[in-house]
Amino acid sequence: MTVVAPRFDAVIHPPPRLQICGLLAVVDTMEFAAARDAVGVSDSVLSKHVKQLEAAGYVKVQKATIASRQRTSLALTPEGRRAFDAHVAELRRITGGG
Amino acid sequence: MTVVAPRFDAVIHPPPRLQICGLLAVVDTMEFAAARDAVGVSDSVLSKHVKQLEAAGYVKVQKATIASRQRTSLALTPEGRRAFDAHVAELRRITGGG
DNA sequence: GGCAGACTTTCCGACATGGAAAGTCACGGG
DNA sequence: CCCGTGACTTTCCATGTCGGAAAGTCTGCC
Repeated sequence: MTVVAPRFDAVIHPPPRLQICGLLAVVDTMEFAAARDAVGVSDSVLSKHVKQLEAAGYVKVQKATIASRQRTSLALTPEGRRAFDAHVAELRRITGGG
Repeated sequence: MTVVAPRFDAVIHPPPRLQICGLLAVVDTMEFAAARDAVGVSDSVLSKHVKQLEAAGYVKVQKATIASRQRTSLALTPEGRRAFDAHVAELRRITGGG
C-alpha cells in the first residue's frame, strides 16, 4: 500500500532543492555551511533555494547565536517531509520504480 | 552491487523528459501522439523535448509512412537506457532510496 | 566606531520553457 | 494539377529560472 499520495512537486524537483531535501530527510537538521558544501553551491545560491523551500513551508530555518557566532540550521517541516516523500514516490512511479 | 554508475543527467531531469524516458523504458517503443498525450503537452513541446533527447543520443526517432499516414515512433537507444538508469540511480541515491 | 563572520539581497546575463502560429511534406481528392 | 488534411517541426515570443558577483545587513568583539 502506498503511504504517501504521489505528487510531482515543482518546488522540490530542481536538483539543488532535491538535494537539500534529501539531506534533511536523513539528518533532520543541518547547518547552512554544511548544506552549502554538500550541495556544492555558493552562499547566495543556497540562500535563495532555502528561501524558496521556506516560502513553500517545507523547510524551517533557525538562527541561533552560539559562541558569539551566528549559526543557521535547516530542517524539514512535517509538511516538507510529506511533500518530499510524495515527490519521491512520484519520481519512482514515473521512473518505473513501483 | 550497483549495476549503473549513478550520474545526474540534466538532459533527462526536466519533468517532461523524465516522463518520456520513463515511458520508453517500459514500452520500448511508442508513437509520437501516445507520448504527447501521456506526457500531457502540446505537439510543439513534445517535439522540442524529443529533439533534445535525440540530440543527446538518448532517443531514436523513426518515421514511417504506414497506410498513407505518417507515423513517428520513439524508442530509447542503448545509451539512452544507460543514461536513464544512471540518472534514476542517482535520484535514488539523492533521495535516500539506496 | 571599525572590523570580521555569516548570511541575504540585488543586479545581471544566459538559458530554458511553453503556447501559438506558421512552415514542411506526403498523400488523397476533386 | 492544385488543394486540403494529417502529423509533425520551427519560429516567434513572453516568461521564468539560475547562478555568480557584489553590495547590504546584523551581531559581537576589539
